Amino acid sequence: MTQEDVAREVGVSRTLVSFAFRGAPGVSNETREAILDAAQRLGYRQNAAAADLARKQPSAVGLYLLDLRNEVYADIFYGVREALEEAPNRLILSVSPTANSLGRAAVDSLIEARIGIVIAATLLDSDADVQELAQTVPLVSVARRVPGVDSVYSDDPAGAKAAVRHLLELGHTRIAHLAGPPHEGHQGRRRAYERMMSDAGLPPRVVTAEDYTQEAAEWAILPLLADSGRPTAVFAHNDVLAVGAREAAYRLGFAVPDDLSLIGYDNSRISRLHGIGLTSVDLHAPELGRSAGRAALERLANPLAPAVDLSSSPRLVVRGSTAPPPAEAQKDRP
Amino acid sequence: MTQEDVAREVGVSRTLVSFAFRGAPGVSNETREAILDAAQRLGYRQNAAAADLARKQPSAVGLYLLDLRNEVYADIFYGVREALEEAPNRLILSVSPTANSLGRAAVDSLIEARIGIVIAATLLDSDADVQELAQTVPLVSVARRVPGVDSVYSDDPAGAKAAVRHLLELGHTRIAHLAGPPHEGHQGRRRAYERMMSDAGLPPRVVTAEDYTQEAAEWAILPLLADSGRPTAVFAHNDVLAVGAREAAYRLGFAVPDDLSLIGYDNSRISRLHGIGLTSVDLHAPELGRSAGRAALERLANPLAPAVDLSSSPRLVVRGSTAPPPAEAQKDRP
DNA sequence: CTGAAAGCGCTAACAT
DNA sequence: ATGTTAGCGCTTTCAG
Repeated sequence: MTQEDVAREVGVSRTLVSFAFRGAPGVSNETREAILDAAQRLGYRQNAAAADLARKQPSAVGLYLLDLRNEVYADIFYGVREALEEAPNRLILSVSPTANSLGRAAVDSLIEARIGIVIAATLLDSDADVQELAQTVPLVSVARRVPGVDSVYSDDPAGAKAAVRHLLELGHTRIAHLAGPPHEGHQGRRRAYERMMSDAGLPPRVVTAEDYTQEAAEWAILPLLADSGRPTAVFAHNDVLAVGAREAAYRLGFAVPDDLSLIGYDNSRISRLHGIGLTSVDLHAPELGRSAGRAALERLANPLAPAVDLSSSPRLVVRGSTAPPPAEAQKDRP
Repeated sequence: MTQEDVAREVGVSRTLVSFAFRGAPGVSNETREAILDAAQRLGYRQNAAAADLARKQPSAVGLYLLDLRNEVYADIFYGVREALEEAPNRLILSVSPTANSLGRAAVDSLIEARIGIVIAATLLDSDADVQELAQTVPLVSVARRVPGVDSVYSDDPAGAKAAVRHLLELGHTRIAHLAGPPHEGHQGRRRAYERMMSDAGLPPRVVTAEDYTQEAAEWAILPLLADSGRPTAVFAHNDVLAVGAREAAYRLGFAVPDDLSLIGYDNSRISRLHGIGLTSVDLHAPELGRSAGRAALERLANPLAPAVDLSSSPRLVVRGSTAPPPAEAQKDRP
């Protein structure tokens, strides 16, 4: 079923059919309707691949997501799609093989699908690699700032500081940080934590999850919590890891927040559930997605504009997972 | 950057480059390596759209997902991808606009992307519409049986029966069902519930969420729970809805399972969390995804084979959200 | 083993 | 307003 068939059915040339479909001028309303009608009747669907090929200017937007099991990426996805709603650009998804993969391969597959631009959330590759990637194809980095590359992100150090400050104000001194894998560009939360701790004259304690899964978080934090000098509070890199820490705590018989205060990051839906009530830093993922979508559209329209650098402010949302440290821990205080 | 460029670089014809890339026979190892090498050097990437166009036989598989905020679809996605891992077929994703949309539009967009087959999880359209859709493009229905169409699904009536039976055995008599929107092909759980209730001589009580979101579930069930003759147990269509019911219960000051027993469906990760511990029916979503992926590959290889009808057995996973009805409710028992 | 040539379905000048 | 024509990048006969 091609435009040819439709043209024959209506008795016009193939060009007219093409014009009619793109709403291009130069077709009488009468013919246009006849064409659309016939297409409908024949069940004709455009071949987007062929159209892109002929157009020479790929207009599709590729969206790379690190992990479908972390709801923050769903938020970003829906945000991006909202931004593209009015635009004619198709949205093509690519999901990372694991929650700890570099984005190169996935972005490559997007390139093979001939997208005009890729929105990436989030790239674990080094700054240099991302910059090189951005040389190959227009790229918008979401939730991470990469110098010289369009970036739409939240101020991670500010969010982390607010989280740690909250813990300090509650009276905690033994505060640990549950970090993700140490990839460049994703150290802002950890660094801000370390800075805050050292400013407070407190020893930092960082534990690293092997990837961004709940299971990895459980494994990583279990020994720390089992230790006698265990922390009274944990600030996790994100909600998925925080939930992992929470599971580990309960497995060891500790309660949150009675024995352990917990802060996550992303303010995802899970953090809002009764009985979980995770204090979390909201980076406004849907808005991040919308901004990224808009940025992509602008970049497509104006390839030579200077790189966008769009930072937003996160917000600490206090819920029931944080409380003053337990009494027996208080005696250790200076 | 095209095959032409690579050919020129190596000093061979374009055809050779094409052959080399597809691993087709007829290229000496020497030339092949030289070609792959040059391609690498030049940063050449295949144009999948053009290749598909020329090949005339689209090999990509399109995967339609109803809702990215329901983790069961992530499970299905990863399952499908696992099944396609070895295959050369690309996987293209399409996500429903809302958690209550018919799949037609999304599948249409997949068709425009010229996929060879679509795997749909889950279609809310009527059986007739799905059958018509399957006429247009090869289709594998996941988690729903559609007569005459390749279907990979779990035995919903069996799962629902096990859930209701569990509740009955605990001594509940006022058991409500929280259903999703009443779309054809998604009534198996509700019907089995009704059957079980009537077999037990108990009045069924069905409440319907407007879509498959947690929020809709909360809205739907709130009046029921606020009622004086409220149920002592709720069997929800899936975990997302069950979590909505749980939120509604706590908002009204009821505890699960002390005041209200709750059963979900899907056994998604959220149901396994400490403090949620939702009794749930496991339909083995990852395996469903893998089976669907394999079925799609087989259909592609053998377009004329009779429709696949692959049913699997769900399993009730009992956790802490179900318990005997509260004492004050016992007095109402016959 | 290599190359020439046709054509996939569509767009976009360029005619008429 | 409508038709002609030349590609887009690739695969695939068919001849060397």
